[in-house]
Amino acid sequence: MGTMTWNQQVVKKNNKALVLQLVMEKGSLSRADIAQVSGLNKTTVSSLVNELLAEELIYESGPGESSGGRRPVILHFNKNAGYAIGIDIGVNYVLCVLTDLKGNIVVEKNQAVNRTPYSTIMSIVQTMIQSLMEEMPHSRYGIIGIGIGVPGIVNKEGSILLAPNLGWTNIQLKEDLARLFKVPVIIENEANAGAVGEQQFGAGQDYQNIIYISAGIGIGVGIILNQELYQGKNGFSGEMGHMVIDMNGKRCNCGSSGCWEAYASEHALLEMADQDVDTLESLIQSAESGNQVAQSLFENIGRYLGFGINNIINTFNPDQVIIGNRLALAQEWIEQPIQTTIQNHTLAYHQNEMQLNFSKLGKYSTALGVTAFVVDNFIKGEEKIS
Amino acid sequence: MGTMTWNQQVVKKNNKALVLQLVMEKGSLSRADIAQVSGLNKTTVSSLVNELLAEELIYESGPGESSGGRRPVILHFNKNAGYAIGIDIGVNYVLCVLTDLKGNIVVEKNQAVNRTPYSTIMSIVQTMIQSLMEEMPHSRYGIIGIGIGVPGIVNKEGSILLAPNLGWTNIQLKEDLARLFKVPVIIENEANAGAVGEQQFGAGQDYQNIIYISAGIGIGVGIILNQELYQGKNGFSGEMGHMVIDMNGKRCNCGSSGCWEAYASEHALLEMADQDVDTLESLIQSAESGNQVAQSLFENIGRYLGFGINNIINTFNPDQVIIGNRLALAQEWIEQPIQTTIQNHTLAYHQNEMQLNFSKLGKYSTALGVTAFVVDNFIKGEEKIS
DNA sequence: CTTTGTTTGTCTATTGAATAAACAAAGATT
DNA sequence: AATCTTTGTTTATTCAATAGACAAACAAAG
Repeated sequence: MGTMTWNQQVVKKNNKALVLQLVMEKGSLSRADIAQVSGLNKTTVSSLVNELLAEELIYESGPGESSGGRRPVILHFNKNAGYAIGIDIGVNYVLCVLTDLKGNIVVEKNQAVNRTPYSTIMSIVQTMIQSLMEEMPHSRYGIIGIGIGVPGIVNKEGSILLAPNLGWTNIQLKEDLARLFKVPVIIENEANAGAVGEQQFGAGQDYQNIIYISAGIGIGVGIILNQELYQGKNGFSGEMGHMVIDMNGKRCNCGSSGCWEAYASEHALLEMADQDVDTLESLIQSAESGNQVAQSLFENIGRYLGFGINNIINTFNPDQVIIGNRLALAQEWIEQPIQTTIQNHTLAYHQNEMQLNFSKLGKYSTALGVTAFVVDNFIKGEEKIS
Repeated sequence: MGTMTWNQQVVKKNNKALVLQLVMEKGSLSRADIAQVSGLNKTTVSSLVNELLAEELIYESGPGESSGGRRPVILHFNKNAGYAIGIDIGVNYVLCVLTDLKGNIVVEKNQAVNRTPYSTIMSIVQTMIQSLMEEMPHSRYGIIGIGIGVPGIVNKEGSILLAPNLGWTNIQLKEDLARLFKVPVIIENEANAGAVGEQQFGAGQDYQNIIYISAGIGIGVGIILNQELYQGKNGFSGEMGHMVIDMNGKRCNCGSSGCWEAYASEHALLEMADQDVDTLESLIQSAESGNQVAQSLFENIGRYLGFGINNIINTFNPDQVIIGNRLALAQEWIEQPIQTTIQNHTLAYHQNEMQLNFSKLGKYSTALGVTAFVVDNFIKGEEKIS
């Protein structure tokens, strides 16, 4: 079980995946280039490339520039070999995207919702998927899978154990959708998905160890270590919103007290604000129009975020911390206080070269993250077909 | 570089390592057993076993029990094929062990020290190594390497950047020793080493994701995820002693304030105690003889430890948390308050099946941890020789 | 325009690993 | 004594990577 055995098929599969990955990343290169950067023999590369051509995962274009000899045949990744569906289920919206294999959004649907019983959301999701499938261009592999991000605790088997803000417990969304659409379905926690999204398509593309902070109503964290999502024993990692940053602090609705998200979330922000301000957007507008109260509110939130990030840096020594979800909208107002807090509290060695960035994908982090899962699965599982 | 290519040699190396690992773990089994549990072909196993026999890493003993057919030849791991040296450099001691390849201590030396300039420690270490080598039994491979655990920040290249309690900065201990003894040398942070020690030989043998808390003068944390030590970008991970658990808390000598180790370390304990009590041991004795003040001191320390552990659980969703180093001596007095704090603060889902244990190796965690590194390196690098 | 050298990609033969099948050895069961 | 089981080896086969030869396509120098 735990013991993995190795054989030639594994070697081939991995080398093929390596070749494909190189074509995906570099965009366009020749067989000779692949042989050089991968260290594989020219013959091996040629053979693997030919298989990938037959599977239509890559294609050849006209000859490229000669560098003093025969002109190379340029290879490209066929990003339209299939399409992935990514769905972000939020507290008051469902966002649905159809992407090609490089994560480009082809079709997009966004629907506001006000109540979130499972049956309601399920039928919305179902309709959206069907309509996306109708608009999908023709392709060799069609829909390669559906990925879903939810604000809640998801175990490794894909069951949604608890999504407090949706009022869900023990939901088998994965099985329900797989039965309906007969494609692979992946369910992930919204923060984990966001982390993968930023890693693959957003701000984190050049980093190995990334901590993605999803700062919304609550705070969740997606942890990418050595390029791979870390999920913990049961898949519950990253519930850092309930990390205690003030032992004697105020009560959190999780039952504990002094939790990070009781201070540094959108919920906390609105709680601190005047009664009449009821959205993050309006507070940002206030700050932009010079309202000092709003500005200092953001400064506080930034400071609070900074404390948690200090803990993250001391714990993980990451390459990069990315701040995403709703509060990233307030980047202009919170970035400086966060940086200041880190400088005042974090060990100098740890600050070294650590990047603090904000989400590049904005509201798409989660949806694109789950499509990344789907694409990854497809690429890695593909070889079974040939 | 980042791109790893695969070939038959890699396959063989991994399968051979797998076979060896099975023999190491199960203690004694036949070729047929290996074939069955590994899924490898009988022929493949036979061939790999024969190579391992030639390398004297395993040996055959007389035939075992028949289960209705020919009696199997039983294989054993040759734990005496070589020996590893593990050294734990503390603030007031140097502990040195010589172990066989299964981590059994063969010879042990412990020396108290009162001042810690590098030159002093270096000459002590050197003498101890030499004397260990003289007492070492004869073996095929002799000394396979030296591992050293230090209370400080070690980068991935093995340079000791900062060891505040020793007064060291930028020490090249690894190179100095490698030059002297011409064997592989590994330097690790004391908490990381302790984590690996407990994982391989101690309390953590059956767990995948282990967080080892080294609670001594300060607090350091060793992080093992998916069976592998996580070191972070530069090797600085696990400095959780400086995780903030009280934003408005007391000053820490790191420059920040509210750090976990300002509340939950041995240093913090002694600070809270009466002026005349100056060792952990005497405080434990007080508590055992019924002194209520001492008992409530430990209760507080336990509570404070619990807050940090709460953060750890919510962050990592680990299989197991191990408490080691000095404060583990007070297990009897701190275990219950820790458990209570966790129960009161940590999300129910995360507590699920999570194990809280205390160090099994006691003062040997770090020393055995670094020998585990050495042995691991030896086993995995061994195939080059054949 | 010819010659030379270079780069690209394929073809052919070889190597090295895992594997399947046959087989021999050793023992249990009837 | 005959038969079945289990263990481990021998033999032949398969499959992927590789080295080396080679052909095609091109640049640069004479």
